[in-house]
Amino acid sequence: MLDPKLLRTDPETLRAALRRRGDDGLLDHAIMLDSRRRALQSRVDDLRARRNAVSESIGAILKEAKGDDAAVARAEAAKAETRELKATLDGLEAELTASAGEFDAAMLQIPNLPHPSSPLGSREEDAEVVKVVGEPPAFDFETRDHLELAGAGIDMERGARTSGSRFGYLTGDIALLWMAVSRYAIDLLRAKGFTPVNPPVLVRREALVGTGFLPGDEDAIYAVPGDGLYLVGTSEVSLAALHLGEILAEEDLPLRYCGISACFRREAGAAGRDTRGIFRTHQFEKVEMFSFCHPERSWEEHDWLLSIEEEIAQGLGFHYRVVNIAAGDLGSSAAKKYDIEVWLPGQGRYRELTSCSNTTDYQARRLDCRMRPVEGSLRPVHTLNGTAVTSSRTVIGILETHQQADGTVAVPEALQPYGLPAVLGLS
RNA sequence: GGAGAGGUGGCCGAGUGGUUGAAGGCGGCGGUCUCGAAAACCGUUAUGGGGCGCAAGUUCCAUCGGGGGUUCGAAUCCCCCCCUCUCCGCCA
Repeated sequence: MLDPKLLRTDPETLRAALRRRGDDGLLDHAIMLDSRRRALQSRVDDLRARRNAVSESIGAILKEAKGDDAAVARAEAAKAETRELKATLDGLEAELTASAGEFDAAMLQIPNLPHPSSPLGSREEDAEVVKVVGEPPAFDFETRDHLELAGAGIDMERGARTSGSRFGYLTGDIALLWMAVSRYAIDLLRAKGFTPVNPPVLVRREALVGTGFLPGDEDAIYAVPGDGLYLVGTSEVSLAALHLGEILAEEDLPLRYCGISACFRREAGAAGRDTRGIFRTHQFEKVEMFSFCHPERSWEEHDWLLSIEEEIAQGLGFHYRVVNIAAGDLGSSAAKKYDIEVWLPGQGRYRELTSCSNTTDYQARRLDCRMRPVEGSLRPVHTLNGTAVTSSRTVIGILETHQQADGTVAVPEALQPYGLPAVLGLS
């Protein structure tokens, strides 16, 4: 959520920033609702002040003049006045509640302001290539894609039989490969001070509203209506909600967590896209970085999280590039987002491997997560998130990058300490 | 699933209808004392919103898990919901 005060103090800056996203539609509406809300608030407050004053006088009258008929009569007259005030107030308060509700609803739909360095545009191709690292691996044989390489290790047919399309079984060496990858990432993050967390994956609506996924992405999210819960698409949601409604001490920041969890995505708008293998599935596992950060240090933190993602990509021997996502292609909560796109020999192109966002104070406001500074008053923290590794795309990257002529896969050295042979003889 | 107890400020904890936004303690901040520190003592210390003000500030409103209700007036009484704890039952 944006700082509501900015609607009054600096609407033109807001408008300019939102236009870079191509999404300033709700701004004027919100500004109008805000002034309506405030006008009502004033009237209601004045009436309440009057009611409170009269009401207090009743107490004083009754206390001092027990049995005095004149005093009792004055008290009764005062009661009659407050009853009248109450009738007026009831109507106005209902209007105020409705008006405030409309305002909140509008504010919840306005996305975060993009950072000036987010490129213009609204499509994936509008992203700016920040850097390219390494060279595409060269093969002197016909390359295979991850599904061919994995053989029985990735079983989409049986996955579909059990759960439908876009579900798969990871078995044998592929299951172990994921465990090795995740443990590699967790150890690396732990050494950098992240606290490992195994979070809830079924969450209340508030957690999704707080992270900016709702309202808006209901099509993308699995709901369990009977219990009023939702399955998270990323542990970002549960990790962000970890400090929902809390006040953090300045000296405790940044608080860094790595979430280890399953992720669930309905992939509603993606029918027919990336249907082969485990590139785009309804369920996968992910190790996610999340940081509650001092508001003045979030841009360094963003760069640092990206550098960790790169360290992991390099540790796994990937050829990749880093792109800066266009303003109009950011999710609603990100001010700036870097993706790492890994070169997949099986597809012959760069594909999104990880994502790293600075949501500035946008989520923190919605989550009501604030910092108590050593000096000054409370202010929202900044939150950031980034992918470490996933059981889908990181695993695909390893299989396709390190494939060999005979269809086996050379395990990157970094993973070998985690219970894997040097070569996976899969298919 | 059944029965009971409870949710109060950064934290602990008092408070069953009328200056209670809320005693007391801890913690924090400022000060006295000290070469300095500790201790002791004194003072201070909630959040959100509206109005006025360039600002410091000032004033009003709201907030005692959340939402309704009773009342002139609710932390306090009633109803619903959420959560925590204890016991019983069931079960991975």
